[in-house]
Amino acid sequence: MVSQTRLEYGFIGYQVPVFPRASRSARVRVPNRKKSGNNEKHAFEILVSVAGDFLQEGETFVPPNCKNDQQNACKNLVLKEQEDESQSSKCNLSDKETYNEKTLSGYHQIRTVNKFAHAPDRFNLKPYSSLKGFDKLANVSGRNANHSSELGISSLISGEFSEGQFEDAGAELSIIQTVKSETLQPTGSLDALEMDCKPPHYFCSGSKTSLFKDWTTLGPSRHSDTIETVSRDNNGNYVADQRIKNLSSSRRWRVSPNLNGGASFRNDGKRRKIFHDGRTSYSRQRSKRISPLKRRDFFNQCPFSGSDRGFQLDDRFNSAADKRGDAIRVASSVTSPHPHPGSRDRNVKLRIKSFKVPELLVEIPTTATVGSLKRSVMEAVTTVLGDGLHVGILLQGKKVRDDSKTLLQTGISRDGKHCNLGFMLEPRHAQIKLPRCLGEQGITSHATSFTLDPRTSSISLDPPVAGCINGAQRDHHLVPSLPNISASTTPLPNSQSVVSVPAISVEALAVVPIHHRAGRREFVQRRIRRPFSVSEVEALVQAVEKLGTGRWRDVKLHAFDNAKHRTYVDLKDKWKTLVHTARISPRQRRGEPVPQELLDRVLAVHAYWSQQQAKQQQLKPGV
DNA sequence: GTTAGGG
DNA sequence: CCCTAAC
Repeated sequence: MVSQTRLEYGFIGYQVPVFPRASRSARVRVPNRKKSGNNEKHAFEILVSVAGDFLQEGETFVPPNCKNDQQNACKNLVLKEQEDESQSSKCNLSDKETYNEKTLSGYHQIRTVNKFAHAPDRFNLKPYSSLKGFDKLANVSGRNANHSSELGISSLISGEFSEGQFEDAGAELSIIQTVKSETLQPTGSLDALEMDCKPPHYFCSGSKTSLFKDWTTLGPSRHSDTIETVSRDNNGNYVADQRIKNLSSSRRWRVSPNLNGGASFRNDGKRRKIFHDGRTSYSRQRSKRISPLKRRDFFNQCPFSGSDRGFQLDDRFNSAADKRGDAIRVASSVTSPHPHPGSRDRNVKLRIKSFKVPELLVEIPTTATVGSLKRSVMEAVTTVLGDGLHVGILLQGKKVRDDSKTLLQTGISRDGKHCNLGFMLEPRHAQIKLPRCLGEQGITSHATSFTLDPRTSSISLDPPVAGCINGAQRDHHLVPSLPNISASTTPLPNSQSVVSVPAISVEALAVVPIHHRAGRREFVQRRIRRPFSVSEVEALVQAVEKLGTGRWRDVKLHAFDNAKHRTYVDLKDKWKTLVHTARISPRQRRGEPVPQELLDRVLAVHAYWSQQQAKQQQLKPGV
């Protein structure tokens, strides 16, 4: 048998925190007083939207210990996963310290004031927090965690080597994102979502590669039910609609129509050039969909409280899920709500600990850069979560299809009675024609896989078998057929569609979800937000003092030549904002305070050079 | 490729 | 930070 070094990361079953700011869980307050309506659908679509937004906010994957070449880095990852696996039996999820010591030895941990500790820093999702709605986000990586709250995503990563020695060496991977805590300002709407904070979930290592064959939601936990109805007093513990700002509006995901069209990604922080079709309407479409919510405030208001329960994959659940063949799994149970007198019992609270998103397969050449791996994974994740999901509900194992039924009618709100309630993330676009793998993968394969073939430098995609997914009938989004990527150049074992990508453009490696917009679009990650430091501002001001405005390339060369991530456009923009900042009252300023002295210089310099420009303009006509 | 300005 | 017209 020929030994190959095909690295395949299967991101199988992400554990997605429902809400970034959630500390213990995300709670949805679903009024059931309406006799008819789409309460469930509405509430849980909101949940999904929010969950999706979380990942869409431009995080980037940061695989640690990948400073060597890609192959070694990946190998190390796999090896470490195995080490973890060997210790996983000792894992005591109920005890954070024990867990960390025994399971995460060798990995540093992120500790925050709320005592949140997350899984090893194998893969981190770093928010780039450049979006308006995420001004307060801060990157956290490794020990640099110094913020008051974090949220985590756990997911699986599998490393496979064809030699077999690493077969099934699945393990967890952690994705983190950090947000700043702010004070919760409760409002009084009962129709609002209620969101708590949830801790990151842990996957005990040792999870097998194919634990999640299906779209899965609501990760099962051995320590707490994924979902439970909670009926208790809401003393201002929920967030009103108007406090949830729409984050989507500030998000921009460029979309490109195909893979071969020439995406060119760069690692230096410069913008990636994307294809011909520059439409960016996706986020706005989404923002319409979720328009009632103002997510930013919502996120920010959610104080982080650090319950630290662990999370572990539940094999029983997953195997059961596999047997069922449904598109999406929910492992959750509903605890009986505690009846409350008065009007409270008209509401049922559902605590959704987390959602899982479908499998992602990222296969990437060993010669690819870490950056391209990050982007590939990121784009796969964001795309999957972007718009391709909606929520399904399982009650007692049966799918609740009638959106018009009230919870009461459905039986979700029965006081004192236990019921099993599950939520599923389902592909929104279910009517995808599959080129060829339908028969082979059957209905159990609903995952969207993104594969980059190292040998061919091709991108292959595991087409989701979305057509078989239950409950997707109600979604009548027009779903174009699969993108023209079925011309496989290298048939892969598992019938993946392959699209060829020029071998050179490793940086251009991108993943496109099949099921989402039929792969016609590609999400392009926004550059990470990197606020200017005071010293940078100082340098900028100094350079502009010397060179004047309007010579941004020179400014770049003079003062920021070694700052790869600062383009002259950035400097120009920064100057623009600096001028603005200098003009507004200090109270209105945000971010790291710029010394007034600098701002004064900004105004002076700006005035001076404006005057100079005016003079030039006056001289010109005479020339 | 740069600049300027709106988003 | 993104986008793009204009140069």
